[in-house]
Amino acid sequence: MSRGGDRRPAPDINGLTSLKIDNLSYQTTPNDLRRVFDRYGDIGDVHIPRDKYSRQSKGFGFVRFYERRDAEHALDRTDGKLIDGRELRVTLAKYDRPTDERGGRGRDRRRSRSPRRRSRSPRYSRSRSPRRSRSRTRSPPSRDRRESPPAERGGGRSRSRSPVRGDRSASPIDRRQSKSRSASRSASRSPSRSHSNSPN
DNA sequence: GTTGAGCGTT
Repeated sequence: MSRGGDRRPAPDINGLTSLKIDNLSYQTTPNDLRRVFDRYGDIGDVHIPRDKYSRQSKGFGFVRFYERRDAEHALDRTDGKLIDGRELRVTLAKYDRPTDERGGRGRDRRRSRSPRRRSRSPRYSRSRSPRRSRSRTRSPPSRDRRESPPAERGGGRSRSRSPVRGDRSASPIDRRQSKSRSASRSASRSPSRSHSNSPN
């Protein structure tokens, strides 16, 4: 068993298997992932994209395995692992790194994926015909709204709305104070505010 | 202080 050739052949990116780890906690670090994935096989590199300004993890990472069989094994083994209270979602990476890899023969980028077949898109379209081409005969959005009477509670059900008489005692006072305050304020507050109340 | 479907840098 000569193990002399343990020197792995250059990390063939084409041969490496990229696993996408989703459902990661914002506090999880690539180190943790590597630790968990390292026991299933040899990991080429672990990377977790995060904001350049906020430095906040996006919640998903990428783990590259040297062998696909290991990756699958890890995928099946790590998929569903509870970490940090979150279930890890391991899946095969679909695309490779956007940059790097000038090797032409890496992956058919021409048909990377079928734009038509998008099972990732939710069944419900975010925008469903904003225009309501249904009730065309009737479209009273806000017409004849000279005086929208939203506050018509007095003449609805309880017509006899007699307020307490004793409460009226504070009426005159309040009114007076209001006036006094108004005048005082008007003079010392904002002189420019000549917006007197408009008589009904 | 922190959302939760998803595809990424040296």
